[in-house]
Amino acid sequence: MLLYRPFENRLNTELSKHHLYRAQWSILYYLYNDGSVTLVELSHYLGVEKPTVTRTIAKLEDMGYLEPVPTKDKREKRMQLTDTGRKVYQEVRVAIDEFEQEILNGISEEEQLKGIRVMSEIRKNLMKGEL
Amino acid sequence: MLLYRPFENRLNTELSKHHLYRAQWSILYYLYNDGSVTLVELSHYLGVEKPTVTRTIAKLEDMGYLEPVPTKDKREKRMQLTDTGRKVYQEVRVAIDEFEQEILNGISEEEQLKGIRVMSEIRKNLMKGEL
DNA sequence: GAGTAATAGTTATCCAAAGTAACTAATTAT
DNA sequence: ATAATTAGTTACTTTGGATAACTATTACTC
Repeated sequence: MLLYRPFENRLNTELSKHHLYRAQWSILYYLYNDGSVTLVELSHYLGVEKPTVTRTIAKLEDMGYLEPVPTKDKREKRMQLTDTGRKVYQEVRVAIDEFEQEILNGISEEEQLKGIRVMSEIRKNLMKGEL
Repeated sequence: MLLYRPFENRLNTELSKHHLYRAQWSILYYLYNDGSVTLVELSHYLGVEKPTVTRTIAKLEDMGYLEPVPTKDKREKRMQLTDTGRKVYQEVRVAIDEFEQEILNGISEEEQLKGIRVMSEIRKNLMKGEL
């Protein structure tokens, strides 16, 4: 909570240099690491309603960063990164990595790992209450 | 990032039971622990611009949770919790405490402390880049 | 002490990013 | 074959952020 706003602010300024918004970035991130997703999968992953995903996806598609993958089930819209999308992701990734290094400054490797473990434990607990 | 949304969603549902929004809660929280603040102080603490604070404060004042404290400097608007505001804070606090206990389930006291330390270290690093 | 700087807050306006409700089209289950 | 479910969209609302331009007050400077 107390951590959130300053983090968000910094992330936003990093992203805005590349003309990206946070919601867009989170989708590029997921797609880069997981190949392709349907909107419903994204909405679960992001913890956000479907119309929210529809809108962000549409914008990313317009920008030429995403393209649909044909599927059997004609209801679903499965999306993947275009070459441009992948390139943009990689560029932004560099900036984000630097930024993350900066905010972890002075925290030992061991503590970082512990921190990550705690976070993912919290995440698990949060997920339990959802389904 | 990945932690944020599910946390936010849970927090929002807890708060909405008490007809509060996140931005409002963060101000009640700060005021309960720090007595009284000016809008500028709040805007620094929250990492948010002044007009944003003006709006939220105005709403909380309307709701009868906040009241102005007279000051020498006639420019500033220093605010504190009303009795109602304090009562509401305490009620909501109980719900938030339970929620926090729940998401920390299975994480040892020692790890929790380590986690908090890491967070506050990150926060310090984030603050450095601001001023 | 007059005049300029800076500071605190407000108003107006914009926009991102979430939500809900109601819908269509496609698929599954009965 | 029909009903129920699922994926996604459309239309609309709201929160909560940002900027720009402003007023009122206080602090600084010569």
